[in-house]
Amino acid sequence: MPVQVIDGAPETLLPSHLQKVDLKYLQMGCDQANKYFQGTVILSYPLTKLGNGTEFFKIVLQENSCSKTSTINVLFFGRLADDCGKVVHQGDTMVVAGFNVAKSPSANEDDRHCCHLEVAEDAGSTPVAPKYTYTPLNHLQGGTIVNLYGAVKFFKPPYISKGTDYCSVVTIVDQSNVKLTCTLFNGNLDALPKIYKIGDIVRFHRIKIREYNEQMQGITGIGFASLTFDGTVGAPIVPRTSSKLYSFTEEEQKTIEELRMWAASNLSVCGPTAKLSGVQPMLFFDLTCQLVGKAEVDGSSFLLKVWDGTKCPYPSWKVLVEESDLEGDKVLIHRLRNLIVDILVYDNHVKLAKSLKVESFLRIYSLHTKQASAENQPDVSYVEFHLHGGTCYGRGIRVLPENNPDVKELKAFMDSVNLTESQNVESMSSVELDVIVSLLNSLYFYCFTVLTDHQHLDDTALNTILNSAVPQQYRIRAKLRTFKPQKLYQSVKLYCSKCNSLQEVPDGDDFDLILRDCAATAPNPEVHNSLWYHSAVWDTENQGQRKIAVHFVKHDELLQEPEDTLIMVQGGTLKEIRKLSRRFKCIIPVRSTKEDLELLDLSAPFLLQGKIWHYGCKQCSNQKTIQSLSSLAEEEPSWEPTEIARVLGIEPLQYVFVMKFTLDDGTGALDAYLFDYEKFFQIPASEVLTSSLLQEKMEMIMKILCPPGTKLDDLPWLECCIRSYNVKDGMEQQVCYQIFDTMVAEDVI
DNA sequence: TTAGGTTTTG
Repeated sequence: MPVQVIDGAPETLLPSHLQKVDLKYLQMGCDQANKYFQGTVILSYPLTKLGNGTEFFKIVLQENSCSKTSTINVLFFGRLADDCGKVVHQGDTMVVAGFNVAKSPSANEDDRHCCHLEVAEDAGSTPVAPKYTYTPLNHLQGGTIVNLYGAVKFFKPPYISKGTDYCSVVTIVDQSNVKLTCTLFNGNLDALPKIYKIGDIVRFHRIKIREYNEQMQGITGIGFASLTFDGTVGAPIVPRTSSKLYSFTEEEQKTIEELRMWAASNLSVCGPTAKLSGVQPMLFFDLTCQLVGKAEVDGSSFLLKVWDGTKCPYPSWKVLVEESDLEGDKVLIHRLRNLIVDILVYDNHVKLAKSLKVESFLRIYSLHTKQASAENQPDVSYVEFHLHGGTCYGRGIRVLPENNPDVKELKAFMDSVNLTESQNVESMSSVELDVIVSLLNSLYFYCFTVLTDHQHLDDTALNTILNSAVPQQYRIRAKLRTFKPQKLYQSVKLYCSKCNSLQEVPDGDDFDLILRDCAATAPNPEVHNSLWYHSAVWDTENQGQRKIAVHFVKHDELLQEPEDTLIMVQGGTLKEIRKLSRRFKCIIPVRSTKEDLELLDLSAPFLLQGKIWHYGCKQCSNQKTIQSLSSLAEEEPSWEPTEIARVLGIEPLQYVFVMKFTLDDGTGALDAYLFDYEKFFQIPASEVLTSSLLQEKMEMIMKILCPPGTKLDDLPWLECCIRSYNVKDGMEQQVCYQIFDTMVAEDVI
């Protein structure tokens, strides 16, 4: 006869001739045919096979008395072992009859009864275990041990308690609309319910009910076991459990379906989940993500680098750590740098965070996004991600298994992410940048800029400079608290050294308009071909009457190779001129009058050399005829822009960086202007607007000199030469400062 | 034993 699982007290099913035996009277040699033993399963071992292939199952039963030898080993053999192994659980009450009593070989070691019970089916044994009945939550009574079903209304993912165990707090509710908060402890994380979401359905076996603060409370006791199910209506009913052996009936499937339906309309399941792309500052939300890097920051905080395939719409902070402290695939971290966010976890979460495996999928509950801006750059704000200490509101971290539906969806999405789309702007990863800054910063005497002259000067404190007579030159050591403009391309201006005027760099659209205007007038054939240039005219297809004339400047009456040739172009579009500038050394856009070719208005560049457009000062230029160029053509022409400008009577404008640096050395702070053609950044101002590579390089340098989100104390030191000078502003005299003879240190570049 | 739901202030 197989194991019987019955409702209510198992002994009521027993034949009346059977007598209960006490462990203290149990001994070998006595007839056990009319005896039965009843106890609670306090331990069950995994089902195994003996050497001869017989199934074997061992449990420990505890008698409900307090004598010293109140526990006994019970061994099951054959099919009975198999049956018992499937239904018997720790904490169950069990009745065994038809057993043999034999000497326990392990009595000396396990301190249990000196005999053990052997039960095999052929001996007519009929062990019985109680069938599970489930108590509705409105029928709970203190001091009982019950089995429950419920939908999860609230939960704290397992966290390391202050004692020896993991703890998880779970509030469940059922159709009676009564809720029960359960405090579950276990030294084994896997033994706690695997709840991932509000709305999951749980089944608890053998949970203790007691009263606390005038409310019922559930708490783990001996033999507690749980199953967790996805709460989605219609989802497959697959229990999440660490136990390989558990009972599960069709009737229970029905219970789950009913609870799912009930919860769907009675429980607000829509938790605050969000993708990184939907992050809002000042928000608590649950993030499902993959861990790509982790690092210890200090004793009370730990860094997790995660991504979810989407891009956070705000700049997010980067937490500074030593490269050697960062665990994770550096290449991957670099590749994902624009999608990764840094999360700092604090206090009680640190220990769990440390144990997380890189590459694992996580759900981080009640993650806090906080908007902040740096002390030194108040106009630049960024988002910080914090998992604060404590477990309020279910704050915590849970590892999701690979087969979790949300993880599957996340993986599929991550696989489809096109990384090139998100890798704009920065050419260097923030990790690399952070490493450079932290390494160099750790050297107290390291300066991120160096002097190109005046090394003999001693450092002067900024407060001394502020109180000194003007003009003077100084050597200083200070930190770059902030700078303007923050958009670096805005720092490039055009400067006339003759009238000292500064102007914005015209953009391509202005030039395009001028070119279109010129193209409206057809080239005059009378001015084509001369002693010093050869002309060619092309018709444009499908563009009405537009003609393009190109005048190739000759040397010694001969044409030169295109890469050495200056051409004058009339009627071309911006696109065509750009194309020609890739092939020919120099281009001068022209138009034709009745008598001659002439330069365009000085709002347009007078000369294009590769990607560099040269402009002239409208105020200081005194334009000469285009014929003046012939004098240059006679010589061996090198087509230097300054020479071309000179013969054409143009005062050339120079590209410069103009920036305002707020410097602070602790004694005082002052604004100093940086006025630089190329020397300071080692980047020509004339090329930066047309080179994304140079823009990225400049951006990186500024990030190193003035890392966003860094406190003044942690900013790197700069060494500079500055000069003070007076500026007249109407009647007022103003003192200004300018950086000179200084450049960014080579290590930084 | 631990925690016993109800957001840190980094």
